[in-house]
Formats: sequence, structure tokens, C-alpha cells
Amino acid sequence: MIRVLVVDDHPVVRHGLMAMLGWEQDFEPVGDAADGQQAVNLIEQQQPDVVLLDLRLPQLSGIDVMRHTRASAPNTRFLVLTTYDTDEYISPALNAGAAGYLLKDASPEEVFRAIRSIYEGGAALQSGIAARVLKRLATEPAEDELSQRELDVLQLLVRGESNKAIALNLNISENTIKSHVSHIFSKLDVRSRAEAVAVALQRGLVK
Amino acid sequence: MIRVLVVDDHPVVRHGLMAMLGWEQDFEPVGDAADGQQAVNLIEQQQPDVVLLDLRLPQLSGIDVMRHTRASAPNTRFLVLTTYDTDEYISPALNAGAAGYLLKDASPEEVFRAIRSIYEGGAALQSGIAARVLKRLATEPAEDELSQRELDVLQLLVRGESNKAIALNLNISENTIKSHVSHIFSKLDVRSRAEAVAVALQRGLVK
DNA sequence: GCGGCGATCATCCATTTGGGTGATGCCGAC
DNA sequence: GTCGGCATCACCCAAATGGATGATCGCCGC
Repeated sequence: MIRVLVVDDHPVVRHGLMAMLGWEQDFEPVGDAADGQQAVNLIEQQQPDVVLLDLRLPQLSGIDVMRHTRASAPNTRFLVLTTYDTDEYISPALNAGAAGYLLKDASPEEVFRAIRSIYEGGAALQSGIAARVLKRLATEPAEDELSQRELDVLQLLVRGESNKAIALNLNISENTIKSHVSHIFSKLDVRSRAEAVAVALQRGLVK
Repeated sequence: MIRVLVVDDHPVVRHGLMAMLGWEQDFEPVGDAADGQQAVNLIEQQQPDVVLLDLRLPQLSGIDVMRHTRASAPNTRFLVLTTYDTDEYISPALNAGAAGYLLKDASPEEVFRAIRSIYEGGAALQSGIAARVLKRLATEPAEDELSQRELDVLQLLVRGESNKAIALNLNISENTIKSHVSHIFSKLDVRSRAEAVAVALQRGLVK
């Protein structure tokens, strides 16, 4: 029996999944949670084999849930089940340790198959997503992602603001801005603000 | 009789137009030219009433032809007949003194009508174009257009190049680049290269 | 041919930028 | 618990930037 826990803040989805799991002989639904904090508690208590996890949750995000339970429930594996089909969500989820990523338009059979695959130690990426992730890994050998703060600075940099103006705007020291800007340059592999703006706009890093 | 001269580097178009003009009783084809320099010479020599002018020509562009003959053939009027349906081509052509602007998919009747209209001192803009030009005049009360050289500089500026690098690239002095950059800032109403890059990319001024 | 504009350059100067090095506190990962 | 990343700041310094002013030349329109 594969012990499965469901985490989703939408009652309809949550109960629907629980019911679906009951149809199958090899699944044992061991609980459900509607927010991240509940999820963490239940996972630690139940030590399920697989967690069906939505990313957008009250209290703690799905990513947070995975981080917080990695130590306290080391044998639990996560199948992200969400509506977000963009790299912005997929990459962090996979990095945080998701073993599978399905969209909510997946059929029950796909979900069942994914759970079994994950339980046996495999991965479960929906077709289109798998291709995208592989392509990403191939074309981005060393991706330097900007931190949130760096994105804040970049945003203002793109508006043509000076370091001083950015410092005033963010209420921190100009020295700190210089530090952030230097890091941004190094991560984007550019040597001037003008180049940084061009790269940022062309890669859609801002706005 | 309306004395008409045809300038087009495509032999088929050129000869086709000449033949078409022969069909009408009130037109007298007085010559044809395949490049800009020939055109200037013929226009000065023949002093035609109307010139059917393609914009893309060897030697001198259609715009150049109009500029060069404005003084030496003051009574000659120009009907631009081209395939380019974009503001990039239309505006300079009208500014250079074209009295009409037709696309090459215009019917012979439209061309004849346009020539007669121009000969009588009117204008001849193809339907869609007329609307666009009027709209432009309405929405762009004071457009500061960048000169070609400034666009050259802007192009390199967007690549993040320094003034020194741009100077080397264009083979002129760094002081001149500074001058161009200052003018670009003032025309784009920005205060830094970063801002200039943002504006240039967002307005599609380069690439 | 005069006036304006674009392109070319120069000089001066204050400010900004970009880079280097280093320090602190915090947090999460292994 | 230590290591690395992030955010915060400081100091130093060479180079680049931007702004202002002015000059020359050529082309073009009136």
C-alpha cells in the first residue's frame, strides 16, 4: 500500500483527489491538509510515502512545505500538482526536491501512474514539462539566478535610476546598491548598466 | 499633355509603366531611368511634370533624387510608387517632397488618377496610407526624430558599449560620440545611458 | 547668401560608475 | 557546526559619464 497525503487549499480538489485515491487498491489516503502549516504537521506525523502538493497555499507555500519536511520526513516524496505551467514555478519546485510535476488538467490515470512511479523512486514530469526541463538543462549550463533583492535593484536600474536614487528608493545605503549592482553585472555577465538594461529587457527579467 | 518620367530599377516594372502610360491620351512618357543618378540627370534635362519614383534605387535613393532635383527642376512633382508600406519609408518620402505615395499593388487606374491629381497640384495618398499619416500628425505633435548617425550611436549604446568603444567602432572621436550621446539623451528625454537603452528597446528604435 | 541643422571635434569639470577588499549578521544546507 | 549565500555597509581608486560651451564645415531651404 502506498500511503498518500493530499495538500490543496481548494476543498473540491482536495476531496476529489482523496476520493479518487480510494478507487485504487494500492493507495491508502492517510490525510489531507488545506494550508502549508497543516501540511507540515501532518507529514511529520504521518510520514506518508507520497504527498500530492499544490504550490500555492496559505501560510507556507508548497516549496516551503518541502523544505521544512525534508529533515523530519526524509522518506516522503512529493508530487507537485498545480495549474502553473511556467518555468518560474517548475524550476524552484524541482530544485526544492519535487519528484514529479503534473498540471491539474492531468487525467486520474496520469496521477495514479505518477504516484506509483514516484513511490518506486522514479520521476514523473508531464510530457511537455519534461522536454522543457531537459532543454533548459542543456542550454543553461550555469544559470545564475538573481536574488529577489537584486531583481528589485535591477528594476530601478532599468528605469535609468542612479545608485543614489535607487538607495533612496529602497531605503538602504548607496554602498549596498553598488554591491548589488556589481553582483547583478557578474551574474548577467555584463560590464555596464546599459548592457544590463538590454539583457534584462530582452530576457524579460523585469516588467 | 502631362509629361511623365519613370524611375525604377526593375526593368519589368519600368517598361510596364511606360507602356501603360502610352495607353492614355493625356500622358506623354518622356523617359525612364534605372538608377538615382540617371534619374537626376534625366529630370534636369527633361523637366517632366510628374516623376513616378521608386524609393529603393542604385546610386541614389528616391529620397536623394527628390532632394537633388528640387532646385534644378522646381516644377517637377513626384509620385512615389513603391512596395514599402511602413512609416519608416513614408514619412521621409513625404518630408522630402513627394506629392503622392502609392504601393505597387495599385491598379493602373489608381496610378493614372494619382498622376492627374498631382499634376493639378493635389496630393495622392493611397487610402490606408492617408489615414495613417493624418493620425501620425495628430498624435505626434513634436516628434524629435534621431538622425541616422544618432541611431548608429544608439545601436552601439544599447549593446552596452562605452563612448570609447563606440568611437573606435565608428572611427570618429570620442568627443563626437559624447556629443551624439548628449543629443540622443535630449531627444529621448532621458538622463542616462541605461534609461536610453530602456526607451530605445521599448520604442523599438533599434534592432 | 543667410540661417539652421547635422556631424565633427575640443576643453573643462563635477559626479557617477565599476571594481577591489573587507566586515557583519542571518539563514539554510550538508 | 561549519560552510556558503544573501543583505547590509565601508573605504579606496581609476575610469567613464554627463553637462556646458564653443568651434568648424557642409548641406539644404528660403
